[in-house]
Amino acid sequence: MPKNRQQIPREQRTAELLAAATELFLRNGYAGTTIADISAAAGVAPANVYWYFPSKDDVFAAVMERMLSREARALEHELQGMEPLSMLIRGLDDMRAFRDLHRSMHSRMQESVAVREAHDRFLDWIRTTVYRVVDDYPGASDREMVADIIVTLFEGANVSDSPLRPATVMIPVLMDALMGTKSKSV
Amino acid sequence: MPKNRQQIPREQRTAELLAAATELFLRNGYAGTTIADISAAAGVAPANVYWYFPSKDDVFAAVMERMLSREARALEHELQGMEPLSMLIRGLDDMRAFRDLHRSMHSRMQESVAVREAHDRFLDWIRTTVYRVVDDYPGASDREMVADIIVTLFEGANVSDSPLRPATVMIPVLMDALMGTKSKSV
DNA sequence: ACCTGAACACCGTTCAAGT
DNA sequence: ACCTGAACACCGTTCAAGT
Repeated sequence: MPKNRQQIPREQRTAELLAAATELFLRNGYAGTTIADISAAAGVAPANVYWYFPSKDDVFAAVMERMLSREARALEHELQGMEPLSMLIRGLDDMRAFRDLHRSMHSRMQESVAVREAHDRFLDWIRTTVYRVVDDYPGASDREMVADIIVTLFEGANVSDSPLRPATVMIPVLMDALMGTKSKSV
Repeated sequence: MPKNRQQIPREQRTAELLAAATELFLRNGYAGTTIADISAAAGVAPANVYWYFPSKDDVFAAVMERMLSREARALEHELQGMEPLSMLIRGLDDMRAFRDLHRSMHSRMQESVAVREAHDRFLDWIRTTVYRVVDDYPGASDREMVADIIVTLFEGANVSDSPLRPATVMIPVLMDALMGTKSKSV
């Protein structure tokens, strides 16, 4: 007969599951991580995961949201008072660490609203940061257009792993070209 | 006892399978299409698909390659003598019809070389077409950089379905900004 | 060489039954 | 409320056996 009734508060168990899931997703990718893997790493039976999350996609979405908020918080603390462009570049650069999971979000967000919401949260963060950058330039023109372009470029750079320049290289070039200031060194 | 030995040449059966797979992938997506679906649509048993293709990913890759070459051929015929930018825009616009499958390529190309090759073929087509566009501008500067940016932007625009402008809107803006000619109407 | 039915492997998810 | 083992559902893939 199984050991049951482990007196662990709900939030702690959730946190354990998320921590285990984060590590596994990062190491083995979305498809390479099973619910059984996650539950085993957290010391529970597979079925028990469904007591805390409705589905694998929801675990995944929660993991991604957690990652983003941590990254955003870290950046705010670390780069206080730095110019917006540096912060943007730094954020995008850090996010390259989970490009693989970024790709998986795209394939899952069709079917899971949770994943879609997590993904949108990523784009919102980037868009907001881009706005700050744009407002920093003197001749700021079409804010929305520039933001769309940068966000889209980031998506493309992260998703494709053909021999293309990383977004962090292309974005400063683009900024200068679009905003018509600074170096103009295309 | 099953009907066997259907005297159909290998190429015809392959073509039937590909035609069936194309339609199903377009309608139901990669994950929504099973080998059983494809084989049924072609009138054979599921296992028989593996006589012609090593795996589902290889069927998928073949479908995508077929689509691209048809599209490219159609464009060459249809837009003969047109300016390169129109052709690029038109090609990218047509490709939006299978954005969903484009996304699936990204998630599968990690594990399947065939899918990766098919995907690279797409990017090659775009890159080549972008080169033509760049060479069309008088003050052509960094050809490679511009191509990278456009290709990446296309990837991003196709892959994300958040409320972003389509690549076909952003690209002309970018071209003008990067090449420093024409309207400059950012 | 081409085709089949049956079985295997894997995994997300459900559920009745425990504490 | 929380946890479990067992079973279900689905699907890509394999394989021995047909023609």
